[in-house]
Amino acid sequence: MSYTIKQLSQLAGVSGRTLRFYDKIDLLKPESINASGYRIYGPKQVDRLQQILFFRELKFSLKEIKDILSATDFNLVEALTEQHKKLSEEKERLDQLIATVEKTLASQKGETFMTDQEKFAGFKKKMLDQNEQTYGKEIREKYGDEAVKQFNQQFANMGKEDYEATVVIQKAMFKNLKKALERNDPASSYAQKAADLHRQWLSYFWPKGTYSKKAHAGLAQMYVDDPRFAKYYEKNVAEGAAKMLRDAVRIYTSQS
Amino acid sequence: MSYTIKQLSQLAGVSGRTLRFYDKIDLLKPESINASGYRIYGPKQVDRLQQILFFRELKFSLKEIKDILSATDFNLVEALTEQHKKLSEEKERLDQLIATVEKTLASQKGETFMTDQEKFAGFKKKMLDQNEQTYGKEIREKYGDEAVKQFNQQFANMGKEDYEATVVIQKAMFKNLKKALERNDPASSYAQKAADLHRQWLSYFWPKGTYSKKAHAGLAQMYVDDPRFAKYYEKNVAEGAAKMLRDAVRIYTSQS
DNA sequence: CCTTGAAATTGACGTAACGTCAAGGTGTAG
DNA sequence: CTACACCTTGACGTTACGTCAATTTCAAGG
Repeated sequence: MSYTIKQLSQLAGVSGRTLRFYDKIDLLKPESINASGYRIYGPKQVDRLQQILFFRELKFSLKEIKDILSATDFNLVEALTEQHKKLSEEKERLDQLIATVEKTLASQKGETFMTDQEKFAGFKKKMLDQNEQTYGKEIREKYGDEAVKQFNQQFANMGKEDYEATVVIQKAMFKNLKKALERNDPASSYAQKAADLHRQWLSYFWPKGTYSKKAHAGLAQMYVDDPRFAKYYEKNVAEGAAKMLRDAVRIYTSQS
Repeated sequence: MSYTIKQLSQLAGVSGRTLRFYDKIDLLKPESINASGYRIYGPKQVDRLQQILFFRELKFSLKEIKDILSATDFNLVEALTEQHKKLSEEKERLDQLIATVEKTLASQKGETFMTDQEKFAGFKKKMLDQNEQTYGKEIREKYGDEAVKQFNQQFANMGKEDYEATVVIQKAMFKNLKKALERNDPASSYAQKAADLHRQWLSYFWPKGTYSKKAHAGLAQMYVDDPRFAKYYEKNVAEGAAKMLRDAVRIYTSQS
């Protein structure tokens, strides 16, 4: 079987320009050139092209591919190992970048948020009311009025950075919760991770030392009972998110 | 404070060429140009450059950066969100590539391995002897001679692809084991993952249905007792690897 | 046989973000 | 006055092709 440039290009899913370019840089020469100057490719070229495309996928440069395919004693394993290292480093860097973007996003959102005094004040008030209403009594019983006062000040005094941290943590929690929902398993590692992140998240709103498993489980239960919270979770994660979190937290708080 | 091109370039850690380029494309114009035609940069330019470099780090193109910095109403949050998506996709792709490289490496190593008939034969024999010696009796007792025969044939008949799979699995296991060793915790998720991978790995060598927690734990114990195995693990992971695996497997096999 | 449209050719410029000379002017310290 | 470091504006090189442009060839239909 022999192919014209277009036939081969369609066969391999590359452009004709690419094949001409590969010809020019001596990466893939046609088998022959007919009387009219047309490039004619044979099965050997098809194979070689496949290999070229494979290595190209792995982000080898065309020059490197040429070396790999030409030198008969080229150590493929070594080249692959090196490429693996490169790719891993690139991945590391990407992970870093993504983290930075996320931080910047959280920061930006936080800034917008903190700048907008009215909204922020409103949000804070809502949170405080909610907390007071739901946990005021229990905390008051357990730790006295002083703790409640401290508790209420906790969020009011939360700085921008802390707020940003809560955004990041909550986001991570949502992610895990989503995966847990897909598996529909509150005992799964995702669900348990979500429960743990939820505990961390809470630590920003609850004064130090006030965390208890009972309170944690109670709060999760409230997420299910209170339609405002349930709705918030449904919107940010998926249907049944509040229930999943509650179940996950139940398991989480019942352990060790 | 005003700076010449070199001063600014050193301050910001970029080349002079870069600053001239940014001038040319109207990304960063100097504050003024002195009588001799020198570019003079002021504090505003320093700030702007910082911002440019920040976004450049996040892999925005210079054109995009220009838009971000010029349009006053540019929605930064949106841009960041989009960038986050892009980066995540790139990461996904990279993960894929890395997996492919790893597979290719395993395959390549496997090929080298399978091609080298002598070594392969030697390895098989060693494995078979080892297995026969260590588990022959137990398996024979439990499943009879037929199982032993099957067991011995299992590895002998293992194809190239299966072999490659074992390489990949073992590598993943080593990785987790290493992390577990760093944390020195056989109950950690890394250690447990390693134990699970070890079970998977075993499935390639043990005939179907012969897996038992007891046998698994026993094998792990042998890794510690038999200096050849212990050494193998030390070489491929780190000191104490065999013991860590044994402890991890103990916990793994004692659960549920 | 002629026409026509698809497919082939080479050539040349464009892309992104600079690196790297080259040729020549400027500033300043000794 | 003379080095010598620093400044300027070109202009070409890099990577892996995309995208015209001008021209020639092939295969099918009228």
